[in-house]
Amino acid sequence: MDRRQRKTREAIFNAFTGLLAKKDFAAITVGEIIEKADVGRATFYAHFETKDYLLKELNEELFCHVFDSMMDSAVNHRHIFDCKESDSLFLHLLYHIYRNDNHILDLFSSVNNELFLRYFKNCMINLLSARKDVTEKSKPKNVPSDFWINHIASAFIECIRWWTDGNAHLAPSEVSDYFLVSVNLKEDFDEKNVDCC
Amino acid sequence: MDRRQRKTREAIFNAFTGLLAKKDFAAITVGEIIEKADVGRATFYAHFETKDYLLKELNEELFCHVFDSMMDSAVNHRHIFDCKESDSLFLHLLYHIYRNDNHILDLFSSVNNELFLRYFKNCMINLLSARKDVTEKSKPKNVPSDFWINHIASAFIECIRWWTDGNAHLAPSEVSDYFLVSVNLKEDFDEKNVDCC
DNA sequence: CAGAAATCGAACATTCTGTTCGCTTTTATG
DNA sequence: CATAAAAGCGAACAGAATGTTCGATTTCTG
Repeated sequence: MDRRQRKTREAIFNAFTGLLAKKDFAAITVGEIIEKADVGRATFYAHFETKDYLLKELNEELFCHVFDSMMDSAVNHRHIFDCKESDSLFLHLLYHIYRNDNHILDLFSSVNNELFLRYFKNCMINLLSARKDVTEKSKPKNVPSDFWINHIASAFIECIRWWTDGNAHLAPSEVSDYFLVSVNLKEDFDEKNVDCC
Repeated sequence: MDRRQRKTREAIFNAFTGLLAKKDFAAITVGEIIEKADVGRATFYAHFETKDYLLKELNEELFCHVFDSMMDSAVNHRHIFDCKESDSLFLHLLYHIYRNDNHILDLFSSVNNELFLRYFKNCMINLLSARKDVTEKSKPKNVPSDFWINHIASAFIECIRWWTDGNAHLAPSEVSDYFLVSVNLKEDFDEKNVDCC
C-alpha cells in the first residue's frame, strides 16, 4: 500500500475516533471528518464508500487481530479456555478495552452506534461458537446452544456498556468476575472464601 | 384534544409503523412518512419536533401503559412476582410482543434503531428496580445490585432479539423458560422432570 | 355564526451527500 | 534519473433531506 494511502487512511481514522469521543456517530458528518483529517472530499470517498463503511473498517482495524489471535488460541492452545483460566479470554478483552487505545471505549458508550455493537457481537458469537464445548458446560440443560451463546455474547457486551457507562472506576478483573459469575462461568467468588472459613 | 389532531397523529403513527416494517428507522425520511400519512409537511413538524421524537412518542404510546400497569401490579399485588409466577411478568411482556400490534416486533429487529431499545431497557430497569427484593434473590452474592438488574434487563431484550431474529416460530412460554433459566429466575425446567423420574 | 385552531401546499434556505474533472504532487519502476 | 501511474487537491455540482415560513382554507368550539 502506498505511503500516501496509509497516511490518508490514518489521518481519517484519527479524525474519526477523535470526533467519536465527542459526539454521536450519527451526528458526525463527512465534512467534519475531512476537515479535521485535512484531506480532500474526493479523497475520503476514494477510501471509504460511506461513513458506515468507515466505521466498519475501523472496527476491523481495532478488533480483528484481537479476535483472530484469540480464535487461534482457542483452536490451537486450549488453555485460554481451560478450567482455571476460563476467564482469561474475557479478561484479555477487558484489558484491551481498558487500555482505551484509539478511544475504543467511546465505541461502546450508549450514545454511540449500533453498527459497532453488531460487529462486536458477531465476533463474540463466532469466537464462542469455535469453542462450543466450553460454553456447553455452563449452559443449562434444555436451553438451545445458540440461545446460550447469544446470551453470553450479549451479556458480555452489556456488561462492558454498564462498565463504561458510569462504573469506569472498577478494575477489569472485578468486572470480569461480575460477568463470569452472572453467566455461570465461575462460582460466586466470595462464596468460595466463605466455604473455606 | 382536537379530532383533527388525533386523526393526524394516528395517520402519522400508522404510516410510520408501516414503514418500520419494511425498512430501517434511519432509512425512513419525513417525506415518506407524510406522503404515506397524507398530511402536510408543516403539519408533521407541528406534531413532532423530529423523527426521533416521533419514535419516542410511539414507544410511549405502545409501552407506557404496559409498564405502568406492571409497575402497579408489582407494587400493589405482589403476586406478579411471586414464587410460582415469577415468570408471569416476563411472560406477559412476551405475549404482548407476540401479538405484534402495530408491528412492535419490528422495533426489536436487529436492523432497527438503538433509540427504541434504549427506551425499552430503561423501562425494564425501572420496573426491576421497583422490586429489587426479587431480583435480589437470584442475584449471585457479591455482584452489585445495579449490575445484576442491568444484566437481567439486557438479557431479556437480547433474548427477544434472538427470538424475533430467526427463531420466531417458538412459543412465548418456551422463550420465557430459556430466559428465566439463563438468569437464574427458574431452575432448569427439565432437570425437574429428570429428578422426578 | 364568529373567532380560534389546525391543516394545507408551496416555496425556501440550509445542510449533507456523493460525484466529477482538470490540475498538482508523490511514488514506483525501468 | 526520468517518467508514467497512482494519489490527492479543490472547487464545483446535482440531488436529497431537513426544518421553516406564510397566506389561504378547512374544521372545530362556544
